[in-house]
Amino acid sequence: MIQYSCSMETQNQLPKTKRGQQRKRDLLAAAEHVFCEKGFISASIADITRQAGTAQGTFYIYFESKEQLFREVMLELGRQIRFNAREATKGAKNRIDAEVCGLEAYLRFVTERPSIYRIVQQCSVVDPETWRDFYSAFADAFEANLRDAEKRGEVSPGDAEVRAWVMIALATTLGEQVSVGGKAGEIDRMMREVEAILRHGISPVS
Amino acid sequence: MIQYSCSMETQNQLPKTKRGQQRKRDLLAAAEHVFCEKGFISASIADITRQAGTAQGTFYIYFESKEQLFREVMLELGRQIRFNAREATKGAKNRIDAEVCGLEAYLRFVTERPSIYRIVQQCSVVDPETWRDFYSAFADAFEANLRDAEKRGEVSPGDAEVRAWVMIALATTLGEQVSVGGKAGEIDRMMREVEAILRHGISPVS
DNA sequence: ATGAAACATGACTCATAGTTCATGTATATT
DNA sequence: AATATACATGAACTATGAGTCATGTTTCAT
Repeated sequence: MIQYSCSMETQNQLPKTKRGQQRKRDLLAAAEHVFCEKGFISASIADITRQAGTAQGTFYIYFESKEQLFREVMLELGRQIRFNAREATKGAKNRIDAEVCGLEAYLRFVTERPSIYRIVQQCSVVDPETWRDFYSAFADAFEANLRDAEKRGEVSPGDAEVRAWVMIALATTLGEQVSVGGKAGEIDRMMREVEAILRHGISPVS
Repeated sequence: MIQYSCSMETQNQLPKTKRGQQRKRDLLAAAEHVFCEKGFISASIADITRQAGTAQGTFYIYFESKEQLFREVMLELGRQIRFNAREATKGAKNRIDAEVCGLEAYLRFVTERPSIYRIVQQCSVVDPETWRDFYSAFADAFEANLRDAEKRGEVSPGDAEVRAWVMIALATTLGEQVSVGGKAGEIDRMMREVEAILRHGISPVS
């Protein structure tokens, strides 16, 4: 189960007592579980509070609505995915290595915790605005990295923005295959082929 | 607006009078519109019948539930996307050309009719089973095409299944950008870069 | 033309689930 | 210890919308 941080990144005020903070974390963790199991649509507040072991009314002490709850869960997942990627690409020697490592790390991450993928997948439908923010956070990072790498000669000259979309495309679709498509055992195979495509596509020595 | 065919591909019995067939087509077209505008979750049967110009009860003459309606809309969209792709790739000289043409045609198609993308996007959340069917229909076709092309030497040896996922990844993510991400004007740019990546990645002469 | 089957209607029923609230308990500060 | 604030409760309220049905109207084969 995720360790929720009751973050202060958002304007959502942190509960003022230890107990309150724990309750909010409980509710976020329960929400992740229930959203994953039943999907946002058929997940009810009652399901979530039952899973969290609280009364229904308690929910509204911490969240304004089911949508806001979803938003906070997404923020937390984004944070975790970024952290995971940062760790995984720390030792990479160049951009292509970093992209390959990062993608593989993401695939392993969503394999271990399929709920991450399931919830992210629901976001574009449940809350398009949050989805745009989530998406552009990643797209911007990919693009900046690729642009820098281009300057350093680590990738061939090209359209960094489109390349960023391609990287997101791979993460999204392959993430789906490994997390909910039953292809968790084939990450190595995927990465072999993806690396081949990437290398011969964007490496400076073609 | 889509021309719905009230198809017989499914077991859903065709209405027996001309009027009935027209009504069902009206409801399917209205559903496409409303699902796109409001999303499956907040689209009500009342919204759909209002848009179609019928009474609420009429809905249940033709569909068992909102979910079944969605399924039929998806079947129709799948048919149309396949038809569009088939037409677009008719004149292609080899597989890489065909993939490039097919992808570009898809992007232009969803640009003209963003509701297609929006509804497909909702499918994995609304009806995972239909999504699997929809997805594998495309994945299988891509894979078979790539395998044949490999035999004919039109693409380098490689993992056709993973390559198929990559093609779907591109269609999905770029489709999102052009249909709901406001990047409709940049299809040429996208295709230039994607073609470059594909060519140097899977063309036999690297 | 006529009767039977198909279709159309929209007010109504009913279940679900989001949200509120009055009352009670824990926490923390003095 | 006392007081204020924060938190917890769950029954009750309410809105929404899915699905039904009794009563009509249209279609179409004979």
